[in-house]
Amino acid sequence: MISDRQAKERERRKDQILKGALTVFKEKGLEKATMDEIAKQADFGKATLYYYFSSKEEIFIELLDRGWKMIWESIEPALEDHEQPKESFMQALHIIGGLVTDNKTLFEFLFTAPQMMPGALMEGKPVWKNYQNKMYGVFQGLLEEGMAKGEFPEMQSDIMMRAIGGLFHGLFFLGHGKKRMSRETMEEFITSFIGNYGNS
Amino acid sequence: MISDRQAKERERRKDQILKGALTVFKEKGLEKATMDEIAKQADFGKATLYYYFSSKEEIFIELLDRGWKMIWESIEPALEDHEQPKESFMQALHIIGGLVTDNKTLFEFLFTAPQMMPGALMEGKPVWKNYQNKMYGVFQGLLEEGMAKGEFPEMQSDIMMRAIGGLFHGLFFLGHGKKRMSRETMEEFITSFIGNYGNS
DNA sequence: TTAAATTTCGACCCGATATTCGAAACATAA
DNA sequence: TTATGTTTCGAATATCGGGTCGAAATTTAA
Repeated sequence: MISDRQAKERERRKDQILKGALTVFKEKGLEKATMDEIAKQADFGKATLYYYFSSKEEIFIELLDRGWKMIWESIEPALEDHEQPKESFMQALHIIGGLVTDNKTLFEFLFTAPQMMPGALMEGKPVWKNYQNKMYGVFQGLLEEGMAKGEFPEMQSDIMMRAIGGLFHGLFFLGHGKKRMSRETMEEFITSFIGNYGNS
Repeated sequence: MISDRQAKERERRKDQILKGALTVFKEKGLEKATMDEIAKQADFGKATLYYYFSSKEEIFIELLDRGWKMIWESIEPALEDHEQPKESFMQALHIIGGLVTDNKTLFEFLFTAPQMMPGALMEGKPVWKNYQNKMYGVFQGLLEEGMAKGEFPEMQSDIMMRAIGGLFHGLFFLGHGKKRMSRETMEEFITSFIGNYGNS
């Protein structure tokens, strides 16, 4: 029998473990991260981690699931209005940019985690992948609708998606990270890029 | 006593091992790649790998060192002429784009390897990092000289570097890799981006 | 207070895999 | 041919680290 109070406490401990795991994963990657180190970081014994999670991979996956769910839920409202695709597009990017600057460690993890993942972890259509696909799908859809409405210049939407994804990633994560990227600067870059492509 | 003929033969075998290692590293990542598998791929016994290299990490590092050295030496000639920064810049990008399309596996490895590297491997200022830094430095220098000469619009060169790096990476490596990125398309994107930024 | 349920933990187990060893195969040169 | 150096390899070793266990600590509820 688990009381309401206990359930909340459990959640808090899971969070604590997840937070410790994030630190270690980000620093060492999935393979080099040891359960002992995660346990130390989270201030629990190793066996306790196994009381809350069934494996190292599960911790990793849960981190991704929660992260992408959070991203999706943050931008979803901005995506509902299909009347002004360009506006929705920019607004969503703006929101993500905000999340990223507030939460650099988490997002660096979310965006680079796929590279540390062996194929096995992708079995069973993981939750986070659904959110990611939904997000990319909507962005590309907005790009296409925007073109149809003349809000964007004509372009190959899939290639443009790659370009924008890379651009976004570069702005926020490349370089020595000394300087912070302001929302304004980001918006300026993307707008300029999208707005002017094809006009030259 | 090592004859000239023998030295060359040795090099050839190292290449053979490196080539096998690249295949495995690219598929499995640094940690999941096993020496047994690399040995099988390179068609040598496992112990032989240790005759030519002292550890798995050394193989990994050597791959990076040679790769970045190759990139640097390919673009260096194009970078010598400081009279036309924009021209040099575009030419260098063009060269790298060519290398990438001809050698996708290697470059995907070179550009994503940092993500699979535990911090320990970065000790001792590795050779490849020097080449990488030199390259980024020169690119940024060209951007700045180009601005001074009025060949580029005014911009923050470091941020622009990040943007172009990300854009480049996105164009070539993001997405499901179904479609190939042609040199023409890449050049069109970058030119358009650089050419139009700031004009809006 | 006390018994049951929940939570915590260090020590252990065990498979995977990097690295070493020593002997065999091969090449070279006298 | 034979002695010396070079290259190859499979078997043996050593280490590391994920996951388990059972006992102890703590909390809950009567």
